Amino acid sequence: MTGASPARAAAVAAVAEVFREHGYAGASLALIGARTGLGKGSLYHLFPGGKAEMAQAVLDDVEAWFEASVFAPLRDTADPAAGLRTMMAETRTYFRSGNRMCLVGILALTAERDPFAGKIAGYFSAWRAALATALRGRDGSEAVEIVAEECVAAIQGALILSRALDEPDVFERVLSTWEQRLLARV
Amino acid sequence: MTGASPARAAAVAAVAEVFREHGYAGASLALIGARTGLGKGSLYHLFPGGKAEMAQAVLDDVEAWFEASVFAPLRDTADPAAGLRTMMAETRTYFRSGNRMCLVGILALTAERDPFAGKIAGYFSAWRAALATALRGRDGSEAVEIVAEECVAAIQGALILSRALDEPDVFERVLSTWEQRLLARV
DNA sequence: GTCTATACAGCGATAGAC
DNA sequence: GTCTATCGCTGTATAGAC
Repeated sequence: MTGASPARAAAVAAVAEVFREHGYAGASLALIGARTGLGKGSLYHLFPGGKAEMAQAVLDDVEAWFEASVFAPLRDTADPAAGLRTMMAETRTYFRSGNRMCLVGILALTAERDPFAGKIAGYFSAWRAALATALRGRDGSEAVEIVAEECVAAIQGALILSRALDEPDVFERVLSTWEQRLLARV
Repeated sequence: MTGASPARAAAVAAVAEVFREHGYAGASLALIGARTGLGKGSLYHLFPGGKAEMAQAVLDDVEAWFEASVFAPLRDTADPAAGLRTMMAETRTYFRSGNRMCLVGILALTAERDPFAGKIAGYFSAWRAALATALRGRDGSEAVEIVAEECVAAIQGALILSRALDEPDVFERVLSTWEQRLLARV
């Protein structure tokens, strides 16, 4: 069921980077064409629905990352600490230590995001839920949901602040702080 | 030195809302014209430099909010707890309980942000520094800088997550949590 | 499947009447 | 100071050759 052609898969990865750096509105087909190395004809062949379909495709594409780097590790209830450490390490790598924006967060800020809103909310909601489940191990309190959503928010905010200040270290510090905070709870 | 005409001040406020909702790239002159109620001629009369000058103007405009709602309260070293409470309350109001995005954060994500990067970094840096100073009162540890930047990041991330999930309560919860966390330190 | 050529709507910006 | 009209360009999207 991987279905998609290699050409499309490569294009999706390139398109995602353009969205990350320029946002949805700022990602022109000219920029996308330059980044993918494809002409408009090829782009519309791969994505008949145009830019909106590209956004759907990049959102579908991050599912694989979430599953491998977030959901699967956190599902290991036998060793929640290891799962949390893996999630944090993968997150640090994925966002290039704060030099790469979050695609889902970027698309959440798009004014014409209605067609994507469901997927966007779905990812963040699932992230929060998976984190809460991992934390619920020994900590029976209700507060785990709130801690989990605070952690997800902290990661998003750290990316914004790192970029705004041009200080990738901000991202590193926030991630380290949260790793300790989460590990202290399991 | 308030200098600017009332017409320009009103336009700046309206332009800021368009940037908040559509981002810099997505804020077309048509949208800006509709929101301000001004034609292109008037807009270019008020902002000869076009959209870039509008962005500079809206960034200059938030200075007043920062001074009144963040810097001034936090400068009151006699009662840091009151200052923190005021800052949090003003922040809650300003972001309409999570329904209004952060203009500075939005502009930080713009690809063509180089002309604004200094002001953007300046606001976040000053916010972090002011918060750290307020926390340094009784807590002599070095960690206050890290706590302060984590708080600013948390606010930014809470706005993103609230919008992505369409759950303004996320913003309220994160703000409440941080208010308690900061007050416990002074 | 990828390209070039093109349609045409919308973009930011300017000119000039009032 | 605000408007309408218009410029030149770029935007997304399509058509059709190869």
